[in-house]
Amino acid sequence: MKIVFMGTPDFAVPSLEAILEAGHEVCGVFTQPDKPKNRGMKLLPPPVKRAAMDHGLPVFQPEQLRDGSALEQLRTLGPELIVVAAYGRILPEEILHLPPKGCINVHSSLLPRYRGAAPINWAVINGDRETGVTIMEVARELDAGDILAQVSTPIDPDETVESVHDRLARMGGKLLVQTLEEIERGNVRHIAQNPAQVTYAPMLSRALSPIDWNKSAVEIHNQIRGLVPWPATSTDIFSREPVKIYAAAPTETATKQQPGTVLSAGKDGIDVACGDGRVLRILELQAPGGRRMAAADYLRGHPITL
RNA sequence: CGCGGGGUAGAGCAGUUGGCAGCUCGUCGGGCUCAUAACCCGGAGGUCGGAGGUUCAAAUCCUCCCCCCGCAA
Repeated sequence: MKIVFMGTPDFAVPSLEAILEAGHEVCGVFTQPDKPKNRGMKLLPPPVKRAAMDHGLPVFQPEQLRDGSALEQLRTLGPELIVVAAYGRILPEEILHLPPKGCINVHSSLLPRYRGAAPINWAVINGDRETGVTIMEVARELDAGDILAQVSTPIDPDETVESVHDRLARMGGKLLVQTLEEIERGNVRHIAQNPAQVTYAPMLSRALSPIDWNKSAVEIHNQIRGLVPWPATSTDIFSREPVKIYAAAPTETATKQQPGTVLSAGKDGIDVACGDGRVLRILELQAPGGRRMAAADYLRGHPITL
């Protein structure tokens, strides 16, 4: 099938490569413009652009989708179908109607749960035991189109959003290819999203970082593993400046100490009392200006007096 | 030139009124102990990120470069 692919971050790359591997003709790749990022504000091409160029595909990076020129480029490319995967732009209606076989999207949640920008993170933060990927039609309303295919995966209570992300990205590519086959055969089923089950996964921000030690050990652990590596979770109970927490583990230990009290600090980690009377063990953290390190390493230069 | 923090022993950090290179952990040797990740004694381990400059004297002051981290999502 002749396809235009639209995507931007790492999550979209396996989908693009799966399409290519399945033998489809990708006649153009749309991705966000290179943006000044990182230290020094160096211009950085998005991951999908790098992947597209590695495969020698024509790349388009319009600043605007609604000024007509993007539509003109798409007409020239003449795709049968547009595949969107975390492109980061809302497609105008005229583009949605351009390809004869429509526009489909790879979304990293079990829709209708977690519509929006950060579905994987929120599934982990909320302690969900399951998530998945959905292939759906692109509709006018964000992430609201009919579901074409869906597959789920368990979330291990200890794994981080990074590992779930990578797994879902791979699964998304696979499911996408299967769905493309069904579309070609014309036997794809459309299932409308149940409005009663809709939830949203808003964009992450640094405001989510500070730990409220009055929460339970498991809740805090979910926050930590759901927000790595950005914006990460932080606390100021160890020093004046907040440190970022990158890894922790809830323990079976019970305590009557005030939430936020450091109970012990040694080579196995830093034990902190939580709101439910359980203890969370901090395993990996980062002081301001420093790099991520194991708790034991941190303690050598930042001793904690109990 | 986007803003800021940092680079000192294997690890993590102190140390800038310029004046012998420090701490904790680790490591090696010895001791104590029924025993130990505990404790005691001793030792090894550094081109202080790199290059230049100022100075009698630079980790410390000046210039340039390299690398790491945070902000900016």
